[in-house]
Amino acid sequence: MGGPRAKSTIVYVTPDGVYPGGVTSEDATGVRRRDAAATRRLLLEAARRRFAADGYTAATVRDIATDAGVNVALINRYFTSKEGLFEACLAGVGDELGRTVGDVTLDRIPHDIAARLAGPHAAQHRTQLLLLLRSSGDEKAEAIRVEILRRFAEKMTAAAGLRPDDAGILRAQLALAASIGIALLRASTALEPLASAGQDDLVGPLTDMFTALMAPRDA
Amino acid sequence: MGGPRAKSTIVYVTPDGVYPGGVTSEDATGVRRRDAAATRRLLLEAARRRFAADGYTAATVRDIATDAGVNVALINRYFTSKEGLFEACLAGVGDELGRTVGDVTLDRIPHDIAARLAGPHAAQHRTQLLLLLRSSGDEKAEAIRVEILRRFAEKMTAAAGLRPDDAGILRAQLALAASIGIALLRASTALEPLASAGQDDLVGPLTDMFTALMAPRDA
DNA sequence: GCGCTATGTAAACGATTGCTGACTTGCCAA
DNA sequence: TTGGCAAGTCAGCAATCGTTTACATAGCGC
Repeated sequence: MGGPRAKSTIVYVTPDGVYPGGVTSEDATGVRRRDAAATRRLLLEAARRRFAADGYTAATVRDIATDAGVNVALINRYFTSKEGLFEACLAGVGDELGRTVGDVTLDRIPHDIAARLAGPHAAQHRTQLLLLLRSSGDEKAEAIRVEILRRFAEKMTAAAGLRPDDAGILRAQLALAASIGIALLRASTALEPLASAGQDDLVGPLTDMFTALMAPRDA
Repeated sequence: MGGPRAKSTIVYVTPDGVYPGGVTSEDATGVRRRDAAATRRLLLEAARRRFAADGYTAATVRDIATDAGVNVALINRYFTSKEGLFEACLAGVGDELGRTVGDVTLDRIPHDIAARLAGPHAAQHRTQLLLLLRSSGDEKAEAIRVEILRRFAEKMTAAAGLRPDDAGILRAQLALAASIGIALLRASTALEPLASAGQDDLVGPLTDMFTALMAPRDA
């Protein structure tokens, strides 16, 4: 009690009927109905899912807006265009990846990737990975994506103790490409046993694969 | 002379002007102008390229028809719909893959894949691989694709001498997914050095990767 | 309380999409 | 030579796309 604002059930009454508040941009906590930051967030979340799942072209702004529970026109208001929204999604993923992918060591990479592919938060991580290969044809978006991938591979190169020359970076990029390919095939087809393999099933093969690919070698 | 038909320059004269014949479905040899089989072939080739490069949704029937030098309406005549054309492309790739991917052995797989990714006919092979993960949302197309992938992985399992149980097949499918991922990232981004790595650069890492992933193991 | 501005809504715009029907026209058989 | 039919052309359909515009309204400063 004592809050400055009574948080009783909010209800909108319109000529078309009565429906509960929060359909548009309400936080789960019930605070604030007209909040630009919150709507932006909702749009970004919905867009990320749609772009990752359907691809840039197949994902329509109307679908995204509906998923977010937001009016379509707000996409253009907050992100200028569909491409702007896509770029914002990519930038967001870049930030998260930069923060969450801390300093890893080679022996933890397979387990880490297996967790990203089939772990408890696989859905989010898979969305992140898939976004990285969804192309919009837009130059700016393309540049952002390449930069994210480049940095990601760079980190893996360092983590694996590979020499930071072309050969070493190539190996890290191959590992990254392989991971994304696995994520994509798991997500987009019903290919068994790959599609429903659990984390435990993946760790073994992935360990073999990544250690062979990225274990530092001399000469 | 004495040919049954004078093959002089063919010219169409229409109310809109005069333009040379063969714009539509003429073979390079100059034979036959109105040939349903040839037009089908041209459409399939163009569609395969477009679908692989741009994805199902982004590839428009008008683009495909223009690439093929053929009237748009013929797509619907010969393939019923855009989805029908896509299914026909997938089926074609399935046939080719079934024929060209003969009996391989484990030690030749890395070199073989490296050749497909960066060899002399990389463009065709890459188109084949990319088509396998382009989704149309159509159920029938989805079924065709999964079947192709399933068979492909099955062949790799046998070639590698892996046990045909879930664990073995999973490893083959992982190798397949990794290959496709590499192909996709090479094709869709300017990520260096991966994007322009040659066949020689790829054989080494791929060999490490695939032997570790697919070398038969006991216990 | 009042008015201004940020936020959200509704409706429509032109462009583009896949597709169709009515039509020409080349080509082979009789 | 000439019908008949397959092959190809053309114009336009309805639907959907991304986007814009004009309008309502909530919420905060005064």
